[in-house]
Amino acid sequence: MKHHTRQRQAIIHCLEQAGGPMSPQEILILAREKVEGMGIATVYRNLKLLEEEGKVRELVLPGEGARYEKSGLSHHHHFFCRGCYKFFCIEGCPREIISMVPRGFALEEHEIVLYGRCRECRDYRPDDSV
Amino acid sequence: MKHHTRQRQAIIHCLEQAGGPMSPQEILILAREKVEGMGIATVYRNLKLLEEEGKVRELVLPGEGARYEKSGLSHHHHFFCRGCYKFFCIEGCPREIISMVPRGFALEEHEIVLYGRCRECRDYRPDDSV
DNA sequence: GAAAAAATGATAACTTATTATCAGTTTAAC
DNA sequence: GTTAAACTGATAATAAGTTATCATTTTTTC
Repeated sequence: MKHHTRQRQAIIHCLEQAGGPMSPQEILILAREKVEGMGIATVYRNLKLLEEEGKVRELVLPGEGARYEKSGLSHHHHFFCRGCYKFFCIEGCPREIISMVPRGFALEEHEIVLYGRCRECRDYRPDDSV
Repeated sequence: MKHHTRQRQAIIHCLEQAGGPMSPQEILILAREKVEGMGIATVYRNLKLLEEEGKVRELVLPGEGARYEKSGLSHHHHFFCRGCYKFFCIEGCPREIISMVPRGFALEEHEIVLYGRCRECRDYRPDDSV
């Protein structure tokens, strides 16, 4: 990576504005507001480059494929909204997690994902939903 | 589902013996010890049938594709071993989770996954590992 | 502005997990 | 044992996400 491009800047901007980790598709849609006609391959290419540079972190969360967030954020977890299919970063981390580790097991990391509905989606449900 | 088959019994047996949710591949390998030559399609077919009957539950956990565990287990979480790539059920659940929900969000479910190394894999690392 | 390097968009190719197809086999009821 | 329905194994097909290819465009350096 040597050149600055409008596309790359738009992707970085998306991730900086984001309230949570984003999928490549989400990034594409948002970044297209700045760079009309941007292609999905460009998103993947740049996410990979940014990840190699340590500017972006790939998260593996349940279902929904990989998500990306800018690196350097303090320890946090995520809330997944089943209405809009977005992830939100949330604060806090229960200390009790340590006591859940089975005897003899070595804990390296942990992931907590809450599922439910965000503020906007809480009261709205489309007619065809169960 | 009307007939009892050796294949189906083997799959159920696997899930009952399991210490954690299993992938279709893991089930296949284990079930083949009882039914030589069993095919992967049979595993998928039966998991789906058992799920429809409510005997088995599909879990969506980070990475690694879907896992299955028998239903009716009490609330619990999982530990993923990076040595043997297996999931283990673990006890306990931090109450603090509720305090992590952003104001106005509705919590429906949650998932906690611990990552690290199980007792067997803790001290063993293959030469080629990082 | 010209030239070289880097990046892009479109799309084909690839991956991995899962599902469908189908001829042959097994099960359950008689 | 016969028969019909259910099931199986092998494998082709599918689906979704990601990566590779390549002609063209953009960026940087001079």
